[in-house]
Amino acid sequence: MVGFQDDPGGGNKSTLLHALVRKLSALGNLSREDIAFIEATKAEWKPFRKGAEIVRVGDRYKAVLVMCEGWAYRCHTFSNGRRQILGFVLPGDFIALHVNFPRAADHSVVAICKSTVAMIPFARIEEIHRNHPRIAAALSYSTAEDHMRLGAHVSRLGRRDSYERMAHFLLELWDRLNVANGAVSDSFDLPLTQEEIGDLLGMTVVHVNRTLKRLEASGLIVRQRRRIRIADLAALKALADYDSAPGSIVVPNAGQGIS
Amino acid sequence: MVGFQDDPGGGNKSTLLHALVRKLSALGNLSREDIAFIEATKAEWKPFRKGAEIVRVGDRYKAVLVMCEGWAYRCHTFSNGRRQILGFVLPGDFIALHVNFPRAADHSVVAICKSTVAMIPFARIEEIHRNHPRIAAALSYSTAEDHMRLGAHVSRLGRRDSYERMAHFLLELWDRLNVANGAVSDSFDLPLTQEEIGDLLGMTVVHVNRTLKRLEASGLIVRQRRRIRIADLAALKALADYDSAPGSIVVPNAGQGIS
DNA sequence: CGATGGTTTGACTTATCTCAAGATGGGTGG
DNA sequence: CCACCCATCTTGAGATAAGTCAAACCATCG
Repeated sequence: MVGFQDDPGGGNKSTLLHALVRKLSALGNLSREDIAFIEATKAEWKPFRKGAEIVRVGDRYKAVLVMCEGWAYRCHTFSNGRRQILGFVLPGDFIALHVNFPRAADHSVVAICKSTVAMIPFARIEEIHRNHPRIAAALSYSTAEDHMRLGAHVSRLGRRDSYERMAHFLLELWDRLNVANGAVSDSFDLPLTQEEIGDLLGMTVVHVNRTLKRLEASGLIVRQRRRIRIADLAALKALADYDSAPGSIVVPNAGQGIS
Repeated sequence: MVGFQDDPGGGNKSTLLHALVRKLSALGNLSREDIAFIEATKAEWKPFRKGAEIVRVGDRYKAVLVMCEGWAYRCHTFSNGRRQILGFVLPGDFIALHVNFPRAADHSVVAICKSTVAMIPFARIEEIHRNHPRIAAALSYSTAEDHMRLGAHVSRLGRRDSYERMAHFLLELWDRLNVANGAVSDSFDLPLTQEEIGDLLGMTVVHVNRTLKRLEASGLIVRQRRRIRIADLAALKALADYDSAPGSIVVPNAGQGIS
């Protein structure tokens, strides 16, 4: 389980980029050298408390950010106070990956629990693009995956009812966590409040609750505090019309398939 | 008006990339040379009939695609037959922009009217990245904009009711068309059926119709056949909580501001 | 001028929200 | 170590936005 708990997470520097390495390895065939190069990255490691804004709307990015430990959510806030969560950032995910053009954040990124973020200088990424084509390709994959995930989210919100949405969301999260952990389990911890889930799926806390209970009553999932167990994978997938292939990316010899 | 009509659009090769040049110029300061380089691009120009699939789910991209004339929509189709439109592709937009990794489409792209698409060899884009840094930066901007637009769409679907959604969508389209046309007008043609708008905004044709009429009855817009006139910009923006800055991208000396 | 696809309208059903009140549970200070 | 407190979760009842079904209308085009 890649740490999302509120534990100290004071892992020594050398392990902080493991989640990133695991993810990139799943996206492309990295050589031993490539991996060493990533691990040798010099970065500023910044800790964030639960609820802290890692990125604020309008902030000008000054580095490439990688989530090392912890979870965060990306979020739009409306002038009427409502908010829409665009997605969650898990260990190994880029919070911001871009080079060669100035950019300011159009959404904030907020830590869900105690987290550690690596701030990697742009120059390092540029070096990857110049001299490490396999890593560069994996970065492109990663960006493309983020884009596709956002597209999947649009479909979730636009054309699925709350029941299907919830099922779809749980499946996506489960898939991502399996990749992050490098192993497949039938259950996972969900360190999110029902309000956060509601802000992601565009529904009320009340309705999130009822929907979750309905899924449980139907025997599709089992909940034990904030842990979810997938009780009937096939039924869940059928319900959500879920396609475990995040779709689309043709990975020649990637890590073990997801489910 | 950059042609979206069903007119022949048989523009000679040299003008087909104008929309792209205009858009990229708006995103970054291109030199005379840069522009000449883009215009000298050798591409295969492919015509599509209304309703034709420009990209089919699962297709392997073999080139970078640019919409030259016409409109298209990106779309997910569900196994139950429903569909979700992810967004529209306007003249000058990339249909697919990626290099250095194999990729298959996770959504289809369908021509809304007679269209012309440029298929640009990957090598040309790689050359841009090697030798034309300003163009490369503009391409990155463009990709980032697409991503932000998708995020805005998520917010539209998740936390706005149908009335706000429609207002927000019309404003976004209006902004984009103003950029594409290089001029600001208070009205624009909307070559979309209400069903397509519904599939974009996650609502029924019936409800699209009622919503549109409500906007009109309130004096926010005026409709004359498929032409929309923004009758009360301030009210529309307030209603939609619309931020005309697609946000976020810091463009040093870009073309004239949008609105 | 009749087909055809798109738009408009009405009447009824349903999913989801709102408001409001309890229940739970884990964390903190005494 | 206990008791209290706050955030979170649960549940109920009534209100409303949006969906469904069905029919009429309208415009465009062969």
